[in-house]
Amino acid sequence: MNRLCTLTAPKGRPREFDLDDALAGALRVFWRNGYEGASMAELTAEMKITKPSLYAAFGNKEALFHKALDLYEREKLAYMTYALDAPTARAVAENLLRGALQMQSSTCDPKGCLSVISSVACSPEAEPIKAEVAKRRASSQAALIRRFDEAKAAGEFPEGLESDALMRYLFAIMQGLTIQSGSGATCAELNQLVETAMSVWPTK
Amino acid sequence: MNRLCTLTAPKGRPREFDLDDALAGALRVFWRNGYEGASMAELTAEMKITKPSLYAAFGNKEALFHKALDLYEREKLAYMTYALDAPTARAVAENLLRGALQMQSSTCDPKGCLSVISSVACSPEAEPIKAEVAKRRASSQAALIRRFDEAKAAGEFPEGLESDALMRYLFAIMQGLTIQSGSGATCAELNQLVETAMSVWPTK
DNA sequence: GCCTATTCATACCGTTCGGTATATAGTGAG
DNA sequence: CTCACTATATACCGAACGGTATGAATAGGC
Repeated sequence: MNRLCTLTAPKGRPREFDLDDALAGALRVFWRNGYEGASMAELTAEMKITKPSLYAAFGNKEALFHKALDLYEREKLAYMTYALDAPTARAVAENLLRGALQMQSSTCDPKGCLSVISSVACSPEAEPIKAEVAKRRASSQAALIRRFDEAKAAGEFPEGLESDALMRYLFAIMQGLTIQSGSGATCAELNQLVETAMSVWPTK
Repeated sequence: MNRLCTLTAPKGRPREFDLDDALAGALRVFWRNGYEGASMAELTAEMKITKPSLYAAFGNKEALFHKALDLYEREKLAYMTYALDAPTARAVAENLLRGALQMQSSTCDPKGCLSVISSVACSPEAEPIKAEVAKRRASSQAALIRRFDEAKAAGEFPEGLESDALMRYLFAIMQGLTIQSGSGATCAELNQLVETAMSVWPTK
């Protein structure tokens, strides 16, 4: 039933575009305009394919967004995973802040955070998008809490400071960073924000 | 030329709805859905007027948004002005954070920040909206920088900390707070965020 | 060559978008 | 009452929305 060798050419006319290239184009559009702000016309233009090709290859707009979000997390949010490997909570925070800063400093990618852009403003019919983004964010937050729990157990935290509180605080700064980046802040200003956040980072 | 007494009834058929009530309804819709996510159908439904009445009274969708934004800043962001009267930079920051927290704790208003919601995600044709929000935010930020300059001159700041850096940092936390509020954080969690931010607030 | 399967390009679907023409209803001025 | 003026309600506008039917084009299997 299942095809064992997927390298053999499938039966019909071969697809004339590259799936990954097209998905990268879709990601750019969603990133620039958010889920609802991205129109099929702009998507197909940037993906350099026609609408029927898009629907055949990706399903529909929502399914395309999910795949673009997968790509985004895999390629652009990878630093979030690596950041957790740092030896101290402070180093984890610095990795996260500098990772976010570096991403917002890219000259070829859109500004702001795809997740925030696509979930912060949505009309009623885009609630599923908001829910999906919230679900993924929750798993990132849970991972950071677990890492901070380790740090707390290692005696890194001042008294009274809880892991979830610190996670929430750090996420807020990162979210603010992406907001400010999206509304025209310069790299120098964002760097200033990171430096300030690190300069006040709690020590025991 | 100009009518000196505006209290006399104007000539034609009197308007059957209250301008302020209608505008308050529009604000609710823009606040829930953002500028682009708010449709004329939802606006007229919430404002309890018909489309021609809306256009006669407010101009068009963009002009209506501007008036709603005025109302929002006047009624919901008033705490930002009062906050600057506090005696120290730390008290200013606490006023701002607690003001934002209190606003997000309202059970009758939508969650999140209208300005962020309406400017963070917009398709190309909504760029003027983004620019207008950016302009207003810049004036708020300038006011906070001036206030922090006073505090710095009064010797409240640790060495090397600049007013604009601290402003940017504080705004980031407030923006993160509204993002988290809009994506389902509880009042307790937001309060935890404020407490954490205040607990790390820089002292000399 | 022929059949089947898949992609491609065009043209189109019904719905919703922001915005308006038109005709009627309600007011003050004369 | 009539006129001038404004607000109302209905019905409509062209454009853009997300999504698809259709037929030609291109491949493998026989």
